[in-house]
Amino acid sequence: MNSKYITLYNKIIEKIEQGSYPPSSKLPSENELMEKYKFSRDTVRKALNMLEHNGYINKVKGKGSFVLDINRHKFPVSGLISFKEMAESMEGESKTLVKNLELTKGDKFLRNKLVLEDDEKLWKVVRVREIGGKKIILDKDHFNSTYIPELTEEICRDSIYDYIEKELGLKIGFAKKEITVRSSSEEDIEHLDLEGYDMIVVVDTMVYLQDGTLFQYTESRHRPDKFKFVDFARRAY
Amino acid sequence: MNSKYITLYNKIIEKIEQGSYPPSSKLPSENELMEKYKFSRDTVRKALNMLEHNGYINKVKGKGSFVLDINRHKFPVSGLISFKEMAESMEGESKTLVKNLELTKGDKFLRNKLVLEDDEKLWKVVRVREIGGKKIILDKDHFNSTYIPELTEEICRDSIYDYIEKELGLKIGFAKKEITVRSSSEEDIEHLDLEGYDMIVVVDTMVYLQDGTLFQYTESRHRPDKFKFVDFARRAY
DNA sequence: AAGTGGTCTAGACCACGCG
DNA sequence: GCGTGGTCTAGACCACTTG
Repeated sequence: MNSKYITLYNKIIEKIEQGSYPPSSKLPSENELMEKYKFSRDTVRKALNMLEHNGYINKVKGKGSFVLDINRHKFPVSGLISFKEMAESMEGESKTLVKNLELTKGDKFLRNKLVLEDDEKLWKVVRVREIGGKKIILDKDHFNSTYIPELTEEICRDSIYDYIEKELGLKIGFAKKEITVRSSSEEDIEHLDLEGYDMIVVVDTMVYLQDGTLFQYTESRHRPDKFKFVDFARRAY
Repeated sequence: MNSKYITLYNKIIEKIEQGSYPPSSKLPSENELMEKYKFSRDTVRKALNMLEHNGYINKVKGKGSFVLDINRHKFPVSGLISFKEMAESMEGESKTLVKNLELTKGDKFLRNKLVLEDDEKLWKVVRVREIGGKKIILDKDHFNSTYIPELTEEICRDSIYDYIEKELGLKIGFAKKEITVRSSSEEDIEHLDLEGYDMIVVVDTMVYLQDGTLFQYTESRHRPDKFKFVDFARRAY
């Protein structure tokens, strides 16, 4: 189903994770990979460039491509981190509690954020994320209902993203995140096990579909001691 | 000096910022750009792909490339943000105070972080960043002295990066950042105007040269109310 | 000199959106 | 059907590292 270069990209990641290409080791050269897989050089280069931008390898002119070992972050690099992915990398059982689910007009702020027309509504979902018996994340999601006509408590308890991508067939394009720190609100105190912390890490996320339309705005509120964000970046030209 | 596609990339950014290509408008098609600049399609596509990955445009198959307007973040997208760049986007005068500058062996933790050989030393720089008369950031930089033989207080007050790149000719390759939130330390309280805040946002950064060698480890401590991190990410394949 | 990755080209075919 | 971007190919030349 996928293109050749994505197949090769995934194949090399697999080899890196299995240890066939250990950290600091040199990958086969572009010529060797062309030979091995019978791909053109451009196809091989596309795969290697993706690996480089995603922090798996480092390419050095005249020398070769080398496996990086900083990829210990289980998180996708600068990616869209879902609660499920995050829970897997942390200790203890995880659970999602749906506190609120409604189709509403929303207030001015939200309607403005989601760029809604007068006749459009939005889904408002409030969920508490629990890991190891502690309620540590409060997620307030808002979806443009034009793209998501139906939403149930069960879907919200499971994974909204699975539903959106697999059931509805919507394709995520890109996302913009803003991370700030604020004083905890009444709502935070009510829903979370703050254990004395009076500040909260707020991650505002705007998610866009592949055609560039905004369809989700989420405010994710994290207990500060359980928050961690990892970012890998290559130098902009 | 630069390659064709980087020239084109910069030219288009300029047009976007000038307003010649306003938000939501369609860029000339790949064919038109080929025609206009007499470049091959591949060269044009390289420039457009960079624009896409850096959050300037969105490409839609069958339709065209469209200018995004979420580029209001003055920060380079997921880039290496220097204090200078940050200060420019904030209100008030900015100043850098050098609190400490020494060539030292360092402790186990630091030597381990920087992967130092027994005979290598490191530069330790402690600086306080002041914006609008308030001391809000405490930067603790550590450089492998093999790559940076000399460092003066003046350089530290100005921009260490300018010195590293322009004077020494070292080329930055990539960086990994980790953002966490912790209780403020004695050192934070001593150096910063915390105004009652008892927590601090810690940004740990590892900076690597283009050949993959680690040469800098920095712990940057921010007053929580003055901290903001913006991240733009396209969906990983 | 040989091998490596970086840039550039010209051409082909495909999948998608739209009228 | 036409124009759009996405994939793939083959070949050329360059810049850099290493022996």
